[in-house]
Amino acid sequence: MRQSKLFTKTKKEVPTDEVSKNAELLIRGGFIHKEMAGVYSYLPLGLRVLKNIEKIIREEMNAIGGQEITMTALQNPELWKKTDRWEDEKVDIWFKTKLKNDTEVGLGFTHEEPLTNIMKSYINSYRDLPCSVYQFQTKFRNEARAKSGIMRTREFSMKDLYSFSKDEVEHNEFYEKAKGAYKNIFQRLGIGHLTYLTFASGGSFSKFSHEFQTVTSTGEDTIYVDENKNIAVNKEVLDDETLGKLDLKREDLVEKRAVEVGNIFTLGTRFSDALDLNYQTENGDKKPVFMGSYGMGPTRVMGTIVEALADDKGIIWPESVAPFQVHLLSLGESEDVKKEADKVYDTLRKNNIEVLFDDRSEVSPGEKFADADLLGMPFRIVVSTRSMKENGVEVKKRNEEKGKVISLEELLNLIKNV
RNA sequence: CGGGGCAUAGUGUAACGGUAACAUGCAUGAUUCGGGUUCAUGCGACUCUGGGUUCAAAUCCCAGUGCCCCGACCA
Repeated sequence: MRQSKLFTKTKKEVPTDEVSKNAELLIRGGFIHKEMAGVYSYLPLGLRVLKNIEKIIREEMNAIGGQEITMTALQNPELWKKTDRWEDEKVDIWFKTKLKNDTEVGLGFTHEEPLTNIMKSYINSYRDLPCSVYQFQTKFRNEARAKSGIMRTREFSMKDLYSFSKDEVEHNEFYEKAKGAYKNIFQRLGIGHLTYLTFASGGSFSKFSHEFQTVTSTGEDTIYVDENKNIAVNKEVLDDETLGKLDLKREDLVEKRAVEVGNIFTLGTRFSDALDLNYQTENGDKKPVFMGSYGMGPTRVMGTIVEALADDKGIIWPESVAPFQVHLLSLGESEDVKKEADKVYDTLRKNNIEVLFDDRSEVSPGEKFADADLLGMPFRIVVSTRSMKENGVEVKKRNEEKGKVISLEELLNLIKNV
């Protein structure tokens, strides 16, 4: 992609109506556009990041047998009345609207009800179990207070997977697999070292759930981390009984601020009972399906990565999610340099390396460097009279201070081997 | 949902109750080319909305709306 053609532009000034680091950097870099409080559009660079995050999540969900579908945002109240989650007194974050004929519909904030209902058409026998189904979908939550840029919004993308098992034993097997998949995901997203499996409240479903909490100073949650055991406990369930059960000692715990980037729940038969999702056992008995739910928001993950990894110059994208692997800068107006930069651009693309090419003329080197730091691609490559004198291109990683000049072949090897 | 703050060119900020300014951005022309280079000229605002006070309101008062922050909530 030639930066001269990219319709978004970077901004020097920080938006006054955003304080959070993720919103500031993502807006200044032109990754997102704010429509209103808690509602953001994703522009070309931002969408690329989001797609990369989704891809990783999708691969890991598929790896544990998840089957992808897409459900509707519009929700039929009848289903939600059966589980007692329609009334505003029970769920205060509904967005509700009406059809022309005055029938009420809701905008989904989660999808246990519709999916459980769908599965009634397909799960009849123990032979149909276990199975798991997921989607990426826009969720709507009428939050009393949206905050922290894209971390807590009213409209956001979420991957939600639901598991269906014969009983708790079978469920627990899948639950452990899902836990492993989540760990893989955060590892691949470049925030694994900051993300802790965290014991948290199970809400109305069960005693505990597991959250994945990424440590950042701006996090909403307070967690207590046992750094040796690599697990944490959410403040909301921190008491002696819990610690005893988890075999943790208070003096081993360190308090940290963190962002909840994933949450996995044992639902049990709460939804299958209410909506009549049953199956027949080998000997013909009828039993409710045992369920679990597994959420993760790509948009929130994106914000978390920015919050956790950025420095004072801008964003630092991990290679796995960066909109482009390489930011190629052409410095100066010399025709030789321009020609050489074009050649490097073509070579990189021929080798299937995604590259943002800052081919803008009449933009000073300083401005290009500043933009490269702000936009945060993993590799910055400079073509200039200086680099040409040394018969190569200058390469610098975003998190390194100094670059070095290497040949084009060396560069290709370097990038391909990451 | 409780509390606090803010609202002025695209963006960031100024302006005693008296013709709305500066920076940035954008346009044009020079200049420069390894860390947001320098200069000239120009474009760009019913000062959030509605009321009120006043000869006169961006400025004072009231109401509304929007945005940010703290807290509560967070299936």
